[in-house]
This record gives sequence, C-alpha cells and structure tokens, in this order.
Amino acid sequence: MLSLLKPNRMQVASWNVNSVRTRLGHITDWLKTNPDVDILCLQETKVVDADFPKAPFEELNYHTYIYGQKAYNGVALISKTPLDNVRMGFGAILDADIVGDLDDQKRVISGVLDGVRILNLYVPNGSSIGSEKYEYKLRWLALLKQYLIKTLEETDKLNVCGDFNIALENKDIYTDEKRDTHIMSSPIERETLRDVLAVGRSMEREHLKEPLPGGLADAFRKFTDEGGHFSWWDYRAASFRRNMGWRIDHHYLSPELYKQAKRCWIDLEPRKLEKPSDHTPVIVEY
DNA sequence: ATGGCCGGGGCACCCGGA
Repeated sequence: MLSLLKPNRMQVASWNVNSVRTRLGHITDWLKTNPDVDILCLQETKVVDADFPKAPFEELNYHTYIYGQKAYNGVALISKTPLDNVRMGFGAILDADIVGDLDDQKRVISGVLDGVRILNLYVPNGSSIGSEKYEYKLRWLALLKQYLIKTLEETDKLNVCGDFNIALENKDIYTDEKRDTHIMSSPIERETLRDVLAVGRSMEREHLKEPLPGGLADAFRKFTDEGGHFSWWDYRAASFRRNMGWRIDHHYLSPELYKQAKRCWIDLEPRKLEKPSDHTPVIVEY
C-alpha cells in the first residue's frame, strides 16, 4: 500500500551514440548493466526509421520511438514502459510557418513517462562561429524556446535532455583557451541557451538566484560543483585518456522536478570501450 | 601553428562532427 502513495523513482539517461548501428552492442550491453534506467534518450542515430535496429531492444523488452534520417542526426527514445503522447519534431505543436526549415534535420523527440514529459534534443553543432550552420544553431535555439513555452502551458513536469553542443560555464571545459571564439562556448551561444532555460521564470522573479523558482535548471549542478566532469571528448589527440573534455550533454529540469532530483551522474565506462562513441551517458534520477 | 579521429555514403574521397 505504501508503494501506491510514494512516487516512483525514475532514471532517465541521455547518450549521443554517434550511429546506433555501429554502437548497437555498446548500447544493449549498457542497458543490461544499467537495469534501473527507465528511458534512454539517444542522439545521432544516423539511420532512417526503416533501418533502425528495433529488434535488439524489443528482445530486451524495451519500447522504441524513433525519428531519424539518412546519415546525419536522428533521435530515439528507448523505454521500459510505453510512453504517452510521443511527438516528433517542432512541428508537432508549432505552426509550420514558424518552424520553417528547422524540422528538416531530425533532432527533436519527446514522450510522457509517469507524468513527466521527457524532451530529447540533438542541438545543432554550429560548425564555426559566424558560419551558416552557426546561424542555424541560433535560430534552432530560438524556436526551441517557443516550443518550450508551449510545452510548459500543458505541464510543469519537464525534463529537457540531450546533446546541447554548448558548455555553459568555463569549468565545463578542460581548458580556458580560446573559449570565447570556440564553437560550443561562445558568449552568444551561452547567452542564447541561458535565455532558453529561463522559460517559465516570471519577470518579477528574474532577480532571484537560479535555479528556483522558475526556469529549467541543470540537474548535474545540483549535486556537483567542481569542474573536470565531462560528457564528450574529441576522438583526436588522446583526449579521453588526458581528460580533455567538454560537458555538453545535459538534463535540464523544471523546478518541481529539480526539487525531486536525487542524483545526476556521468557514466565514463562506455567511453573506455573499443570503438566508443565520442560521448558518454549522463543519467538523472528523480 | 595546425591537426590529429570518427561514421556514413559508397568505393575516392568528402561532409559533418565538436
């Protein structure tokens, strides 16, 4: 009877796998060794829906929700229990005229698990500051804000996770060198993401310290203050061995969920394997 | 100072990644 009264603990993981087909064994192995993970959010699946390897996940009793394209991008949700109200792309809730070309690349999928909407994102990389891809990244983030505003009209329990391709603080990067002119740490990218995360924070509350009472807050920083914790390491220059990484994969939680959060951690193990993804999973429990 | 290494497409490198 007590179990009916106490809310279920949930674990949500985010992992940019850099090709779901190439990383299939790593992913299924990870699910087996992490049986408490309720939902795994994948980015960069790099496969059209017809060719997504659903069977290996279904054999492990997971439900798969996929939104992919050829060769690039692609996101998926791998869930122990069926999800409610699954949505693909910005266009699921925003008008086509404001979405424009921003759903051409498959980067957005979400579903509701136990009353919490889980939004899985693969934010554009941006290539280099000032490039066409950089402008696309900033436009994409501006549309994301509109998407979040609309989403928060229907729920106050929201976990926005994924590969954000932005490190918000200097301590999220192994070095201070050139960060102001580097993609993923430029002042404009950081300012744009901070503005996105401020959704739901009323004007009167703007002066108050983060993360409460409004806006989305970084689950990892609820529990860990120091730098040196990363989720991505360049394949080149033995970056992982030297821990020359970036923390660019995140779980941003709405206030109620942030209060509930019990743990948030980075699992380094998959990055140590042969032929790893360049990212490693980030898990939140609430 | 620069670039290093990957995956996909497709069969020679090129695009994109971050």
